[in-house]
Amino acid sequence: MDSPRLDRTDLAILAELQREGRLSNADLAERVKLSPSACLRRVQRLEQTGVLAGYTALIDPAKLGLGLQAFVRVQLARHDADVVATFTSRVNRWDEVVACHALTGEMDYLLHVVVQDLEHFSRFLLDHLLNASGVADVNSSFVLRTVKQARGLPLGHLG
Amino acid sequence: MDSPRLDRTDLAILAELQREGRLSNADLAERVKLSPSACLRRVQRLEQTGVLAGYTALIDPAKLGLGLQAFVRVQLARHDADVVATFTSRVNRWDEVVACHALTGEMDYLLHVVVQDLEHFSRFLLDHLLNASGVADVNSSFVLRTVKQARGLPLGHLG
DNA sequence: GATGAAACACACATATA
DNA sequence: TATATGTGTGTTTCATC
Repeated sequence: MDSPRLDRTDLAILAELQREGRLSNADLAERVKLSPSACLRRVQRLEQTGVLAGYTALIDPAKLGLGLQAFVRVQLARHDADVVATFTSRVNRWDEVVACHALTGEMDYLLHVVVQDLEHFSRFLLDHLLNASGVADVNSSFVLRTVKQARGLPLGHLG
Repeated sequence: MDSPRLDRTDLAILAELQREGRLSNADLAERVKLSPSACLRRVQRLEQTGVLAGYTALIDPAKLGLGLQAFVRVQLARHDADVVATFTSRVNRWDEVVACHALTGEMDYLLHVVVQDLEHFSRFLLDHLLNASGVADVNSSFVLRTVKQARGLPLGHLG
């Protein structure tokens, strides 16, 4: 699981799989100019070393009725280990929270929340977040428009 | 491309493909208790209607040397159509910005930025963001720890 | 269910460093 | 020497009709 050096071919493989996660090994090999077996070996190595952490389907939230997204800034009252542990474990249990980061600056945590509508968000806020112990302050901003949603990471600056 | 009704089986298909994007149709069919052909028909319909927008590989940023993430709040000086259009088109060109949302509240835009290190971030800030016309204020918070990163959307509350 | 195409697991010779 | 590649073979599994 230690860090392997990645050459341009590895980066090309990652870029292609990031763009099209269900590419067949044969097509992938052709695009990165490798034989299928050599290509498969590299992909398996990337998977084993954890560089390739998995694959996922991209789903349109609006088409599912998940029409409201919000970013919620959370401050904790204290930062004892147990307060933090309790909060983060709850965050991990709340399905509506698709991402949560601890940040520098005045906001302690930034939560990315995906819900159906304002009523659903209100329930999440009142029943879960504001009800959680140790939460000192909460500040919500709703997503008006998603200007950009890249498919994965910027690989252009590497190699 | 109009909105199709989704039953529990469709949601189960989406959940499985979100969890494991390269599931074979045979395995997927077994997990959602369908015949392979019926399952394939549903998946193709979900793809055609845009509910399934694509597939992607999940890559570990740290293992690639992308060790620093930041959330950058941006305020524009004005909100003329052309100022906004210029800004959003630039955001879409900057590879380091993996996501950008227009938000309610005091911050106009929230940018999720992924870079190699502080020096790379500094270059992004000075050369690109602060250099962009119409940007009135910028406020950066760095990611100390990613507490949660869900694989996709919360599907449990639907159906 | 049938069939044509992949994936996958080997072996081995070659090339590159 | 050690590592990665290309080719080739065969078997298994899959997508698709």
